Amino acid sequence: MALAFYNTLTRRKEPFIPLNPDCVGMYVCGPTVYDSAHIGNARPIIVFDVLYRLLKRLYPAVTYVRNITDVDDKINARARENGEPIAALTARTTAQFHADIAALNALPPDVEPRATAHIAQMIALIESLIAKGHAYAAEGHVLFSVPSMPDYGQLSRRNQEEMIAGARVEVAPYKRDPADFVLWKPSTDDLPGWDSPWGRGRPGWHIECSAMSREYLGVTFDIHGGGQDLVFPHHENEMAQSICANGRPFARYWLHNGYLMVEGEKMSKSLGNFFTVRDLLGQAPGEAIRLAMLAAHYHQPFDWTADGLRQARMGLDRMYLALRAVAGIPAEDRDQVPLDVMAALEDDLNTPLAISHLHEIATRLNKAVTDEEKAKWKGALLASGDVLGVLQQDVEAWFRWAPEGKDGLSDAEIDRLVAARIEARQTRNFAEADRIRKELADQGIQLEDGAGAPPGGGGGGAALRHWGMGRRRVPIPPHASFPMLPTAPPPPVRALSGPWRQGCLPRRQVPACPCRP
RNA sequence: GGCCGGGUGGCAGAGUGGCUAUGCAGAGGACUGCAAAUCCUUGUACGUCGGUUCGAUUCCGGCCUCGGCCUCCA
Repeated sequence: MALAFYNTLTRRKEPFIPLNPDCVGMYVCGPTVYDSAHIGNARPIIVFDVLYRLLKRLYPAVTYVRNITDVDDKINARARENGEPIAALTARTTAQFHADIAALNALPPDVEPRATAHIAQMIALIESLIAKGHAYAAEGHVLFSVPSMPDYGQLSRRNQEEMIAGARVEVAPYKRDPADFVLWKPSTDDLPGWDSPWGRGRPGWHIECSAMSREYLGVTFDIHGGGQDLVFPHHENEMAQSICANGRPFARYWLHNGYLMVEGEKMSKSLGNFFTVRDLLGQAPGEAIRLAMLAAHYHQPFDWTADGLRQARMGLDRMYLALRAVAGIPAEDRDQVPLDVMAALEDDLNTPLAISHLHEIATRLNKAVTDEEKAKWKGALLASGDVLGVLQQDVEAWFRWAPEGKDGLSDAEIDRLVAARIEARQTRNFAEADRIRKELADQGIQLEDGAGAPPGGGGGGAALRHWGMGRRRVPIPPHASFPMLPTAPPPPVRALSGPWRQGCLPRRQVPACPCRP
């Protein structure tokens, strides 16, 4: 099946034909670094990470650019509240963002440019817009002239009358047209600012993405992604700026993930259903959070629930159990993603369908009798996990996950109890055996009696052996107690899988790629 | 008000003009000292009213309902 996406620009699902099949370019709006990432922020990160993984399998090279917005009035306001220097706030928040999403198995983008490192490019873009009659300076501001672009509004499908009718903000006096938006605004001495032809100031919200996408992907590139809430005004304006400045088309495929709700309600701090990624990482493994997020199609609205997280975790339990049962058998075709999984993902990133195929593969793996079959389905499951970004960890590590501060019994204690239970079973003292099992269960250790020898040797009597340490499952608290473990400290995040680039790379360090200008 | 996207079985969630989604939960069975896990079998679906059609959950229209966005900011 050919790769196809629902393109917001055309409101249709279209076959994906890259500008240059040797290198696909992809830009996704990244975070404004003033606060911890919440689950609403995590959705585009995870969705477009799957897209990135998919594209990397389909094309020889992909350049994935995801910006860091480190100049913004929200940042200024937060720094003032905290009494913290802006640079410290943005650096701290950026580092936490990286750690959080690495725990969700999000791969680092190829380029992660910071807005403050691209002010010169933004100024150049604005000058070009002024020169072409698409922007004007007024009272220290520079504004984009919406009437100068007859096609304005194509992405969000709205016309200017509608926007004026719906405007809920007073129109600034320096605007020639109510729809005009800010490219550059003046900064007072206490605010971040850069010298410009229009005096000391700072960029408007939209211009950074126009400048940075052009810098790293060229004026016309393949895919632009982001949350649906960015379609208007951010992406509409970004597109307008870029098209008017460059005189050429901008992004060719616009992909937007649906909005996110929590337990059926809009997420908000006032409703008490606001969760950061870090909160959730204290309650469930990152992969469970990731799979929960992928359980719905990216384009659909997503309702984040404690039960959904629990089900995702159980689903991964099932897959990891299937893998554990074939731990001693090498996987075959480890890198070959099964066709049905690929077909699902190529069809506009249908992750729920892909996940259903993972379950089917797990079933086949469980049913496999011969080593050949086991090797084949093990490889199929692992390869499928790779493209979705799950099943990435050691099987035993998965089952030993525990929330921070809830380590419970030590391995030595568990071994002692397991040995005592084996002895009780051998003497047919089942009451004692069950008591010990319950004791372990109360500590989150689930013992399973298997017929085979435990991995790594050792073990008990015939037909009375246990496997490994048993499964460590710490139950997620029930629905009603959501938010869960609100005071749990942040968990340690695993080592980053690759070097995160600090800020903007000098151009020469960007991976050589034909799609760059 | 305008634009956009939803409403599928107990739950989550795909998909399709007529043929099993998948997982969890439920029921029965195999296995087990008992469990757990695993495997087998199995039940309950497509908001509403019309239209098109031999036939619609699937296409079209109305309605009801849920939600997002409607700028220079917060």
